[in-house]
Amino acid sequence: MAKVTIRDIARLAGVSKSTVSLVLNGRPRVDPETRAKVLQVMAEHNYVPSVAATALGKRGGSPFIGLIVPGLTWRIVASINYGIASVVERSKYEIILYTSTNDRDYSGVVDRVLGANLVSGLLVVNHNQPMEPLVELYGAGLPVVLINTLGVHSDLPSVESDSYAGARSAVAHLLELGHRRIACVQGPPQFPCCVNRNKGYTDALTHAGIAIDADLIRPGGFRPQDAYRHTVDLLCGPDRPTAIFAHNDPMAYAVLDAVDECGLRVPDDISVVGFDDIVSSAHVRPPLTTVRQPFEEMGAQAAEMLLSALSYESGPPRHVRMPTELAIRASAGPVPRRRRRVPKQPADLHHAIGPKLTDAMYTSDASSPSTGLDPAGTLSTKPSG
Amino acid sequence: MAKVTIRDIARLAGVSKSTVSLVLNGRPRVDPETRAKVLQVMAEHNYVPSVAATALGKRGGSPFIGLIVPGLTWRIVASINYGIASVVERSKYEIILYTSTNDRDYSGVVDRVLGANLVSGLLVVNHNQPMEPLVELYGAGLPVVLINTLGVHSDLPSVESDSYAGARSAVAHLLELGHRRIACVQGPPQFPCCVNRNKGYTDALTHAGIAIDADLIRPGGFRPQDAYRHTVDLLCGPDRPTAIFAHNDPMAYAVLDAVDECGLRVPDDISVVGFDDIVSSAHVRPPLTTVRQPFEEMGAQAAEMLLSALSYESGPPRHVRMPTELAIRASAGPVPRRRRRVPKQPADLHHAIGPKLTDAMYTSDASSPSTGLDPAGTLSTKPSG
DNA sequence: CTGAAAGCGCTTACAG
DNA sequence: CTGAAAGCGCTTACAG
Repeated sequence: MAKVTIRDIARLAGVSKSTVSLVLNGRPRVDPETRAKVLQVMAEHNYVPSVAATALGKRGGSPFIGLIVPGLTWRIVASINYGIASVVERSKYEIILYTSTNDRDYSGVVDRVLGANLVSGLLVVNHNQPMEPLVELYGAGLPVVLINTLGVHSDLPSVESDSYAGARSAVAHLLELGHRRIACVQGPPQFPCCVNRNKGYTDALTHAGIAIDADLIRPGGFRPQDAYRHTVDLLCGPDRPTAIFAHNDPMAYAVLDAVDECGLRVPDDISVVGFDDIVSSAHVRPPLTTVRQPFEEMGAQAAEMLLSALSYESGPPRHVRMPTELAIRASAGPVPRRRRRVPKQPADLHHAIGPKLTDAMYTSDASSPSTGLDPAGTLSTKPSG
Repeated sequence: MAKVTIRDIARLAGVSKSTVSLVLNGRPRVDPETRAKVLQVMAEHNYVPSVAATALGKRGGSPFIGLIVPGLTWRIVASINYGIASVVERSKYEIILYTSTNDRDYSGVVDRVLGANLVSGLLVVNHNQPMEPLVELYGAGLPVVLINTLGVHSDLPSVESDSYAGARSAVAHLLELGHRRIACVQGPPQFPCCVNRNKGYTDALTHAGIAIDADLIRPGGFRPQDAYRHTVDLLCGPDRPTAIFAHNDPMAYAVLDAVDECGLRVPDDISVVGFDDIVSSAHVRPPLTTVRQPFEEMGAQAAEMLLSALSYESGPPRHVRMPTELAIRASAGPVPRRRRRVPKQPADLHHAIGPKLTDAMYTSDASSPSTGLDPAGTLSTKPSG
């Protein structure tokens, strides 16, 4: 396993290191025969250039792309990453994985990226931190692409999905099914994606000639507890809605639970629509009708944007918005002909909600609000022993 | 953003590059005052050493750990990765992410790893490819740790979960609930994890004085279709079981579907237990009782093993088997007092199963058996201690 | 305890 | 078209 270097190849091919370097980099001015010889020797000896040396020699351009993700447990992030990897794999770049779970980690990550000149570009998934450090890096010439940004928007190149159109299609679907009283259980109102989802909701209603009823709009924080509470409240209140649109799938699950807890049935009494289409949404009962975000495609798109920024002179920042798609399943049905009374009023709401909230999905979603993400569980890195 | 180098720091601190390097590496023989001065200058200028140069200078040891994963979409892999990242983050290493989706990608990955001297160590998740390339790398001195290996087993250091104990606890739970006729819907019989799960099943029954009924053991391939088919067959057959243990959760979902399709109820008529505890298992209806594999902890454990192999002289390969835990939910209940007749026999099995199989979760989990496995036999070593 | 020097494996002008 | 030389930013013996 003695490492074979450029010097070895040069010697064995009877040329200089310079020449080997030229063929290595596919430069034009090399005699075809020489090139062939060198390539043959490289193949014979299974030569692969040292990445570190390559990076050092090329004063600048490293062969790495940094990928900052907020913790890999969120399934949405996993999908995005898959899209990214499928594109980067086909390039000469390698992915360096940074995970940040909070502000502190995040600044550490940026420090490392900043100082080490390690990466040529940066992909940032589900960013929900202060934007300044990234803007600074970008301003200093480091290509950056944001994917599915939460929180504040910026001028940095970005890939998002179309929250507005997605929400609008969800509500349009309910309208087609005959619903007129449609509630909206919202995520954090300061998040742009939620602003857009809410606008899609109100525009769809307005377009159908339905007045907006403020009582049907319930702001929250992507927390299933909130969704649960709002749902119980909506169902027990006067003139209850016949359909509920939730701003993400985990919240929609909480809506389903709340409807169940009140003794009503989905979709016979109440229709429910979510947003994201995380994998489990096809498997809850009833299977959830929801707005699919194209996470893999978003990752791939962002990777391609970054690669092209790395190879050509990059133009102005692009903001790509990808289309969503309505996944129609069983949780939304025709508006009920008659309204059943709420069979039971959850006597002890706290009790009813208690055990469910200890569940991994619920708790971690509550502690890490984001659009559509569905953390897999609480972390305990206790290896045992 | 002019990159500040070790030379700059040396000049500004009034010392030589050598000295800066010494404090950089925490070497002892440096005057405390000098050290303080250098550190201060580094802090003032936000100095971070170039990783490439560091790697080159240290003839050998690169600051990278390779992480080979079979595609990030599998939820299990996401959990494992999170555990890995949480440990590696705290070290001086960075993670380079390689994804392989098939044999071809895999050999490409190994080539890159092999040649470039890029990584100091390798973490391999859910390995299900020929083992030779990895054995060769390991033999050549590259530290490798396998996590949750599928397929064939090797002498390489590894972290698994305890399939045998997990299966045994699942069946013991059913026995406690009064069940006597317990079926087992298996994964691929050649996979060590399935061998162990089946052994846990048979040992639990034998220990309870129950004879093994070969008709209740149904081999398959981690494919939900098989689980579905077997379940229908078991339910419609004579002397049907009162409980079914499935070798992984997606198969358990298919069991739930099949029971539902036959008009029986879980857990009133049939109890169901799975294996894995993937996130959605808490959200199917009824919530699935299943054996939880500690994926995050497994990832963390493996990362720690690799780091220690990188810093100390590594001893003989260790094989760590981590304990599972039974997640008790609603899909398993007391054995029914009386046996209802099967209300309906699925008229067209093909039709019934068709649409479900097009679902993403089913197909991807079916084509990618993602479960833990045990070293066949006796390689057991207790987790670090 | 500290500095001068050589070297890691590559790239890049610069000559020829 | 090709080679000799200098340099990338760090580390590591080796002197002192």
